[in-house]
Amino acid sequence: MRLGEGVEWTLHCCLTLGWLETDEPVSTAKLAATFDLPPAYLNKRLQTLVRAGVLSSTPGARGGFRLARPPEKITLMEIVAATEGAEYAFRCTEIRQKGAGAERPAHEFQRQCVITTAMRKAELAWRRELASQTLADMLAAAPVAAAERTRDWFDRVG
Amino acid sequence: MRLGEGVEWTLHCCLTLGWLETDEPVSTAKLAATFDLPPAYLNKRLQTLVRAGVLSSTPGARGGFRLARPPEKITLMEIVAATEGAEYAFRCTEIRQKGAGAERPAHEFQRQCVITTAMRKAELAWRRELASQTLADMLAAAPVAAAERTRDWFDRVG
DNA sequence: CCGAACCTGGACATGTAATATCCGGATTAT
DNA sequence: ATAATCCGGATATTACATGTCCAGGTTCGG
Ligand code: SF4
Ligand code: SF4
Repeated sequence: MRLGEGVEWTLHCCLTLGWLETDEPVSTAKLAATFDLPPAYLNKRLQTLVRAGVLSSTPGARGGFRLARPPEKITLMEIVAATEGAEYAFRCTEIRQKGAGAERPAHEFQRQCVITTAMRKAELAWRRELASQTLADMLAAAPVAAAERTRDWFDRVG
Repeated sequence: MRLGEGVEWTLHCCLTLGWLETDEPVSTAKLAATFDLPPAYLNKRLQTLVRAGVLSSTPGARGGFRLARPPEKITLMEIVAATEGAEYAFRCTEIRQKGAGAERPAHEFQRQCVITTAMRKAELAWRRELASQTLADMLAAAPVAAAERTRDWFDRVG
């Protein structure tokens, strides 16, 4: 099991947007330069965050992205779900109904089996943990120097 | 993020081996037939469980697989980690050290950043949940009819 | 002792999803 | 008007999971 790199990218971008206390939107190009990422593809991931309501975008010259809400109202779960999809990591393909189970009537399989129950329980614990942490929490936990350096860098590259 | 189908396969196989209270090893061919899975590939996944110490195998005619330990001593975490790998789902590629961070000395990045900390915390909750559930728990939670049907089927196919 | 039924592991083929690039269209500041 | 920027479809590339095949070893039963 592996989370896509996009998650790392979008989390970093949200953190960066939180550190820059400006109201100005930040363009894909600048964010991509900040982390040395492919601009076109990063833009796609940012778009998904816009659709998910985490970011808001302004088109046109001097346009870009900004947080759609204050950081206290953005959970890590939202960011992760937006970039990685909201589906469960464990997806049952009902193999119990194949082979030995194929001879039995379908109504026997209505109830969710113990495997799905167990896996889902674990996944809910994961989600609960991510939902309990907000972007504001991360901003507060990070060393202040990191925020300052980010602001400095964005000042310099204009 | 998505768990491979192998997890579903191996969990089902372990459950099946737990239901058959026999001491006889069960061959890959029988397990594959039970769930209509590709035998050669299923065998590979079972081999990884053997290496992980979850199953034990006996070669030769009338050989096959059996649980290496009583079900009370086998956690879901072991089975999942064995088939899916023990690495973390979120893997940091240190993009903070690229772009804006490239100009700064490496020693500034020794400490784990807030993103990794947060993601790891969630993942540990997931693992803890999986580690807290044993194969015996699942065997007990499943309806007795399921166990009986499994035994019946294995009796019939010999 | 022989052959059939098994596991083991390497090499290879296939399929699918994530990553990455490209482009034409729409919107906005200067 | 021009340049900067977001939007999203089409397409290419890459990585990885899935799947097949085969050439070894074991063990059982005759
Ligand atoms: S029995 Fe459970 S794990 Fe297996 S296929 Fe059905 S729902 Fe999925
Ligand atoms: S800053 Fe954190 S999330 Fe980003 S690359 Fe480094 S460890 Fe990973």
